[in-house]
Amino acid sequence: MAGRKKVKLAYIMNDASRKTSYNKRKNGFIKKMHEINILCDVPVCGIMYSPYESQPVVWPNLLETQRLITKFRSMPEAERNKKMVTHEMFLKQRIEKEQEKLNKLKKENREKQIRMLMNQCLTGRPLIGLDLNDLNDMECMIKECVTEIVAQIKSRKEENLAERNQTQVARTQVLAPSTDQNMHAAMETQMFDLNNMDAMQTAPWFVGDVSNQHFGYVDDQIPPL
Amino acid sequence: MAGRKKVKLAYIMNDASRKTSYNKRKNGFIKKMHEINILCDVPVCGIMYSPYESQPVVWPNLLETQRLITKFRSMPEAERNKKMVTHEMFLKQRIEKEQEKLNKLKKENREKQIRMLMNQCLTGRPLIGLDLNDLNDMECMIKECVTEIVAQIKSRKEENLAERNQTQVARTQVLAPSTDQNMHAAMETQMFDLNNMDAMQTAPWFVGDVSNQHFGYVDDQIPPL
DNA sequence: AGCTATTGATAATC
DNA sequence: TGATTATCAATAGCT
Repeated sequence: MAGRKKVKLAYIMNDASRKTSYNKRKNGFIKKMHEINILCDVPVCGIMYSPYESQPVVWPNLLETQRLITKFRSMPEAERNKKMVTHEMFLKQRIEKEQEKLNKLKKENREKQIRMLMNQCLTGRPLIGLDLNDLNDMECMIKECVTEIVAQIKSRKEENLAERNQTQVARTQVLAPSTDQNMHAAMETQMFDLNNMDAMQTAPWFVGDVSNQHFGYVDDQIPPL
Repeated sequence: MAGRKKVKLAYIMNDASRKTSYNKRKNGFIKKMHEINILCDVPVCGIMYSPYESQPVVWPNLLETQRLITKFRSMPEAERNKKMVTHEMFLKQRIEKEQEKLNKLKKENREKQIRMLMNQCLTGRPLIGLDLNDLNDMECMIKECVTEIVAQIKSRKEENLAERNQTQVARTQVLAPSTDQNMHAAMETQMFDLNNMDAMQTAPWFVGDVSNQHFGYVDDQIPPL
């Protein structure tokens, strides 16, 4: 009945929620320390000073905590600062990671957009009114597809050469690949006679009743990448 | 393709796995500290000394860590020990929790067993060969069911009294409740004429072709609980 | 305090 | 080392 929402990493304004959250997370935190300690046999300690408890949380106990901090302080300063994980470093890394994630998502989004646009074109939308950026990206994507196909063909041709005995390769007929799935499936299928690579350049990428609009590059020379 | 297994809380023997686990958990651990700090505005610090790193992990930084431990040491001893969370306390609580969980599961298991047995009885298994414990638990469970039913009837009868105008209550016919679902559904349905509670005690709990075996208590006086 | 739907963490694997 | 994914684990919002 009651799930959970995605929580933003920010100070929880509601007092009750904040306290509840603290208590739950305190337990989770201690459990994590315990697990690292047991699973990896690594000495760990932690301290928390909450306004919700009259006493601080010291884990696993004061002695161990003091032992660890003393051990740390007794190191030469140069050693200490070499690989030490500080708040600042952590934040930096975190921002970097989020940035990367965002970029990846953006890229994926853009790719989907272009895919959609391409499909529209394949089903009759004229290229005339399109945005220049979109056209550029579409060109880029198509080039990539073609490169992939060429590579595929090359590798399969080599395979074929290896087993010359069966020169007779079935010619697969290509039907209107009007959806992403079809496009993809078609690309992964043996679309062409492997012994006649040139055929590819005039292959029927699209067969349908929208022949008034042909699809970029298909009839042109494939640019070398 | 690759999921994860449930991991036992014990020293990881495999060196590579242990190191990997440590590195992942270190990051998770630090993230947790950061979250508690931000979400609840509670000062936190932590130290880890792993054999996998030349330097220890001190979070958020040495100064804050020292500040917290100093603050702690400056408290009167009595205060310190009052509510301090130590390793031992944590373990004790943990064991308690696991114990409770286990008991709950055991109880649920037992209940399912008895339910199954009861269904077997309802479909013809003679009571003669049954284990005494099973019989006892079955009796207990049936009593509980009956109590619930009585309570239901009572509350509905009161409801009915409230709206006396419609004294005409439909009489629902009960068909063989041979499965858990049926049993349950039947119990939640108006099985009896609410104005004739006594009818319940001779109600046809089971109607079928296994009438050579009637089901405990059904025809007997319901014991008061 | 106990429950459940979700999010989050992470063991395995590549 | 880093990415991926199937699972397990933590926990936010309710009651």
